[in-house]
Amino acid sequence: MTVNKLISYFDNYLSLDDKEKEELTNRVIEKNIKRKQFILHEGDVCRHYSFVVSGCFKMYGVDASGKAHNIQFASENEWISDIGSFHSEKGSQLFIEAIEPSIILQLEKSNLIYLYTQYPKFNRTFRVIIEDKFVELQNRILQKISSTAEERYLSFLDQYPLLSNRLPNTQIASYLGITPEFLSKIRNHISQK
Amino acid sequence: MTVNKLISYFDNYLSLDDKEKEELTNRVIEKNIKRKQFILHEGDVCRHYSFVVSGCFKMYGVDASGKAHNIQFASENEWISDIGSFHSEKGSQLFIEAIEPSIILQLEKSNLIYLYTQYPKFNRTFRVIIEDKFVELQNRILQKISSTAEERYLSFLDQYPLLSNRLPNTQIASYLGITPEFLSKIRNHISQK
DNA sequence: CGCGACGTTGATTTGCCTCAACGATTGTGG
DNA sequence: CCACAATCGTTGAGGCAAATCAACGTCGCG
Repeated sequence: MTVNKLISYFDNYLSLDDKEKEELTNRVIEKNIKRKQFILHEGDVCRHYSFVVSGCFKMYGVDASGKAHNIQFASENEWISDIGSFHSEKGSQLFIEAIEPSIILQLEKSNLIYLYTQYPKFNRTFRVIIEDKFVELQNRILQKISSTAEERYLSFLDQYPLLSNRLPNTQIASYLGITPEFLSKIRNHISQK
Repeated sequence: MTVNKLISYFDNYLSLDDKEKEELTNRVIEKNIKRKQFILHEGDVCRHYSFVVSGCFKMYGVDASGKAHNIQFASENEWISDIGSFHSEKGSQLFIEAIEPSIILQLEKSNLIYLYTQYPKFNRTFRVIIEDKFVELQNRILQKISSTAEERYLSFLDQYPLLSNRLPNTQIASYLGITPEFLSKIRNHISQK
């Protein structure tokens, strides 16, 4: 049962009791997602929190000139969602696309709200999860403001060694906010040491 | 009573009942902060959530070459804290400094946890508050990755018209991740239209 | 097999920074 | 409340980090 992976994920925060496990299990939907398949498309409302059981996703926006900019990746044991669209129920400006064949567990808004109101533990746990994500984003902003591209690349390798092995460099470049050509030059420069 | 400003702030989320108001009131401490005074200094652990009743603060990091980089501002009816340091209880890498003479209400960690565990409403409300902040940060990352400095400046003026009136341009430049000189050139360029 | 995504290199351009200088504004201590 | 100091905003010359554009070989996939 893939839902066990989600249940043991919660053990990192506050472990669930049997009743909570059952409620959670009944409220998520398992989906198989092919490579290059979208689970969120620009203009659509984001209606789910998606928990990645296996595989990998990217979330990105497309600018006026048609270029894609990766905002975040999500692989095993991570949630992905456009939280802004999810809450406002307005059309998203983002895409979420599978980079690899993936299995996810989706939680719909009405079910999430049910869990929030019936079981305070979910409320607390999701608060902590998003606080951690917030801190991560804040560090990224600080880095983007104050470091060079080479420093940011090295720090990405350091922080996400598993991701950097399985992602093509084009995707990493987009996440760092640089062109693939320039990343190639950075890599060349680094290897000369 | 300045705490009324905090209580009516909560009305934007979930209104507090009398018991909750009383508990909150008993657990915040009011402080007067002078211009240029720090409420968090690099190396110290961030021990409070601070709610700004009046005045304005900046939170910033200092890079290897000694330059400051503003991560966020907080004025009336906003919380400011280094959430990472607050939770990990490790020394912060950031400063929080008053830009104007200010009045704040501080909530200590033990008191916040008390409110979280005794009153689910605080849990839910702070979850929503941080979700909103998360969305804001995410948009900022996307902008920083995909827009020019001029676009980001115009968008800042649009999004925070009140802040942009009361802040010196040097502070805005630091927030946007550019030099004051270059911001001046951008402003000159904009006014020629 | 053929096509599209990927990684690399080189030449050129550009957005933004650095350093320096100056007047205007603001804050503060006496 | 004034006078001085500090911060602020602006302009210009020159430099650097990173983008753009173009070309080419490789690899994996249908």
